[in-house]
Formats: sequence, structure tokens, C-alpha cells
Amino acid sequence: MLDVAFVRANLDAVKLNCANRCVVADVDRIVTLDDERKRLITETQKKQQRANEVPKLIAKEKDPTTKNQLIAEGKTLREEISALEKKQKQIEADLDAVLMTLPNMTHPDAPIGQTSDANRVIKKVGEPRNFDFPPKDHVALVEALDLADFEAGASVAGQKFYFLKNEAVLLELALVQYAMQTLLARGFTPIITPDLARVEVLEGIGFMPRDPNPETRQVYTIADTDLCLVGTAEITLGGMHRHQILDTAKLPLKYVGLSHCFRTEAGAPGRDTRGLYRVHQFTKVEMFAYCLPEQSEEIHLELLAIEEQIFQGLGLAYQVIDTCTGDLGGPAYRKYDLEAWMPGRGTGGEYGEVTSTSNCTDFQARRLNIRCKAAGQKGTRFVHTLNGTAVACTRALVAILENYQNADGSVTVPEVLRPWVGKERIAR
RNA sequence: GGAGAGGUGGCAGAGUGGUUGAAUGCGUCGGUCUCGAAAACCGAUUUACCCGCAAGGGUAACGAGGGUUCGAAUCCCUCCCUCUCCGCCA
Repeated sequence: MLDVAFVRANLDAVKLNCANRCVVADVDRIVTLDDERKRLITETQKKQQRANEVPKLIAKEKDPTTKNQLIAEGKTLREEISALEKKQKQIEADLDAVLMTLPNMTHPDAPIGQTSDANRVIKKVGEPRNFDFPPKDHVALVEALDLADFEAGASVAGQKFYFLKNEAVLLELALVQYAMQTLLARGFTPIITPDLARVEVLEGIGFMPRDPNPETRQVYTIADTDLCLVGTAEITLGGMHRHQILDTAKLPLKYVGLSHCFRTEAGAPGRDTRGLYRVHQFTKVEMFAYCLPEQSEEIHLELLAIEEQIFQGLGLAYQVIDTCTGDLGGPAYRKYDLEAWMPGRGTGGEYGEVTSTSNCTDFQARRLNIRCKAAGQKGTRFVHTLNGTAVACTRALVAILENYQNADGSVTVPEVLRPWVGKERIAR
């Protein structure tokens, strides 16, 4: 969420930003509603001031007639204040609703464009492997090597669920270990988060679990509760410190969280329907940082560097994407994606998204009410929050299986994962 | 899940309807004293918002949200959380 004062002071910039990010929002209405809100507050406070005086007078008043008059006045004041507060609440709800539609501001260097076509490739690392045999896609590999059971997944939980089997299980656990160890070495605090979170937390992060349209709602909600299955540990890691004032000296806080992720994948029908690429549940190791505003750009680059380190370590070719305005989503100020080469994707291989790291500046912190304060100093500031994928297991599995396959149908285990997988080659 | 207790300022801990934003202690910061320090003494020590060019003035908040009342940290309701005991379980 943006600061109302900021919006008022930068009306044109906010409107341009909305246009760049393909968001339709009634920015002018924010000013109108905010004016009305302030007017109501001022009026309420005047009445409240009198309402505070009256009881004190009553306590001292001896004359019964005057006393009764004061009691009557107090009664009237209470009714008036109550009515004003009701009005104020409504205005604030309206204002909030408009503010909720506004996306975060955008980094000046982010590419401007409506669709993913405008995303900018800023770096390519590693060469897509040349095969001297026709490479299989991961679905074929998984079937041949008995690494997953999609039919059982569909039978038990429905389309886009799966059972991992055999070495795929070991690979997933190895990926988690590998990512965790990499982040631990960089001073991140390891966390295992809840897989469920309250609706308010989801909303604070920028999800819309109350979206009445099931076609666009991204998350599963739990019937008869105010809980949702988390789509990413970003939600829980970001919610972890909500309503807190953090000590400036202890920032940045860097966490590496492990959780399952659940996504309805509504609105993505027909896309990547096969295999592990787009599924309703997967395991993910996620980085999350809370920091001072002046630290966030540097940390964003650090998160990107870590993602690159992890995929370089896995020996996978990838490209780095600077995401364009139209593709940023609501909370991100800037977003980099890593796309790994996937030989089985499309015809003849394509890059497929494996990680994503966003600098959300104070957009989430404002909604989640996470501030920081220097000891001994007056005043607080909203922190900046950042997130980034360390490893999304299923996507990484796709890339590993397809890139490490051999002519004989076996798959070589990436060297960094061997300590946990316990073998060099997966074969049947 | 059942029974009970409880959630007050950085911490500890008073306060059960009337100048209580909140005693007291500790901590922290500033000052006096001192060559310096300790001790002692004095003072300060939350956050958000509104009005105002400013100085300054005001409103709100005692887990959260409602309610009763002229007046609520104090009474009532709902929710969240913590603790103890029992049950259950990995």
C-alpha cells in the first residue's frame, strides 16, 4: 500500500505508474476521500474534547439542575461522536479500498511495458546444452525412471497433484539442504514456517484471498476459518514481525524459510499442464529480508546473486530477467527472475522461470505495520521487505532432470547434491 | 477438545467506574557532584493521528473489536494469545 501523503504529493507520478503497470485506479478519489476523512477527524476531536470536559464538571457539580443539563449534554455528545465515527470508518474503508488497488511505485530503471514481451534479459550465464541424442522432457524421464506418480496424485487430490517417488524424493530433500546450507553460510536465519496463514496476513503481503472471483483467486482458503494455505513462505516470513517495531541496529534481518506452497493456478488453464512445471503444491526454500530503506537495493542485488550462486552450483544455464512494469504484480518495486534452460520445454528447449526476487520497499511493511526505530531516537520508519526464491523444488527438478539426462535414459545427479542423494546416477 | 487463571509503558509490577497516559521499582538517556567513575540527587524516557507557517494545541491507544455509562485500564459480549491441570496425539 502506498502512503496517502505520498500519493497526494505525487499525483501525476502515481497515475503514470498505474498506467505503466496496467492498473486502473481512481487516484483523484483518494484526495477527495482523504480530505473528507481529515474533516471528520477534526470535527470528531472537537466534540471529543468537550466530551472529556463534561464528566469532570459533573463530578464537581453540586447543583442538581446544572448537573442534569451536563449529563444530557454528555449523552448528546456521545451520540454525535458515535455517528461521526461511523461515518469516518466508512470513509476510511472506501479510502483503503482505493489504495488497495494501487500498485507499488516502480524502480526508474525497470523496463516499461505491458506484457512479458517487454521483460529485459540482462544476463545469460552458461550455454544451453547440446544433446547428441533427442532429449526427453521431464515427464518422460520421470515416467521412465519411476520418479513420480501423476495418476495417483490426480486420484488422491486431483489434477496437478503428484506423488514424488524414489530418487526424486532424495533430490527434493537434497535441494532443500543445498539451498539451506548455502544461505546459512551467508548468515541467514533458517526458519520452517506454518503452511497456513490468516487472511489478513495474505492481504498484507499483497495477495487477495477474499477475491470473490474464483477465476482469479490464487490461494486456497480453509472452510469455516479465516485461514488460507500459503502460496509461498514469503507470506509467513513477512507476517512473522507484523505489528512490530524493530530495532534499527538489528537490521537487516535475513531469513531463509522452508514451506510448502499451495496455488490454485486459477487463470492459468491449459498452460504447462503436464508434469511438475505448474502444480498445486510444491516445496520451496524462500529468502526474506527486512531492512532499512537505504539498504533494500543492495540487498535485492544480494538476493539475486545468491539465486545465481545456487543455480551456478547446480550447473544449470540460465538468464536473468528484469521484469517490466506490466508484469511486476502489485507489491514489487523491482523484480528479477531467473529462467533456467529446460531442454524439454517447447520445441527444442526454452528458458523457464525458476526463481524470482522482489524488492517490495515499504509496500508490504505499511500494510503489515512493520516499522523500525533507532534506540534513543524519536520516530519510526516503515522497513523495506524483500523476498527471493532460493529453490522451488519442482521447477528445479524439471531443470535438473532435463539437463542432466544421458543417452541411455539415466540422469546424472548434480555434484553438489550427491552428498544428500547418495549416488551419482539415477537409472533403472 | 475439557476445566481454571491471566494479558497494563523497554522490563517488572500497582491499579475494579470519576483530573490515571497510567503509582512504584529496574533499565535507558541527560544534568549536578567528581581528576574520572561509582553512589547520591534532579530531570527526561511510548506510538499514531488531527489543527497550525511555527511556537504550540488537541484526539486516540492499558491484547483486538464491539457494548453499557455523563464518565471504563476498571462492568458486559465476541475474538486472539499466554500459562496451569486433564484428555488426545506425532
